[in-house]
Amino acid sequence: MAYWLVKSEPDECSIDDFAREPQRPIRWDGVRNYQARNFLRDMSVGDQVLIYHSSCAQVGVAGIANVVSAAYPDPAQFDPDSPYHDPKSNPEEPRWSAVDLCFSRKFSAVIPLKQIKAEPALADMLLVSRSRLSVMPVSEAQWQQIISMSV
DNA sequence: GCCAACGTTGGC
DNA sequence: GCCAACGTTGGC
Repeated sequence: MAYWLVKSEPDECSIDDFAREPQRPIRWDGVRNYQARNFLRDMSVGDQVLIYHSSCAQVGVAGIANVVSAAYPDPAQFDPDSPYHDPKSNPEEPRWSAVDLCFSRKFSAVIPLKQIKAEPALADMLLVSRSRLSVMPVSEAQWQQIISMSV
């Protein structure tokens, strides 16, 4: 079992969207960065995923989801009406992947990015050290640290 | 809205 | 293959 973090603008998809229908899988699609895509492809059913809210009033980690479907071709890349349409992607060899996530837990307060940055044990977390990466692995030690900061 | 970081594109 | 131009992400 592995640990991950994914970023989302809560206007697009927030922890509340997961919590509203906890049994319903949500497709994590629209990832259009190769490094992030490769991490998506490394996800396995049962892996745990921190849901991070970006570009909003309360930037930080909002809760946990788990992987219920491993990577499969992201349908949006072939949909001309989708903002994620990629005319250069070939159905024989799809360029982009998606996974399905289900709700696990909502923290009663978002763990602020500021607090994460202030924690020395998290200094080498990719969230802090690598900007603009929207899907990333989290080490077990980092995971435990984050969980210990949640309420 | 500003701007730093940084991935992608395309000319050469 | 290099690199400048450009576009996007995302914190503030």
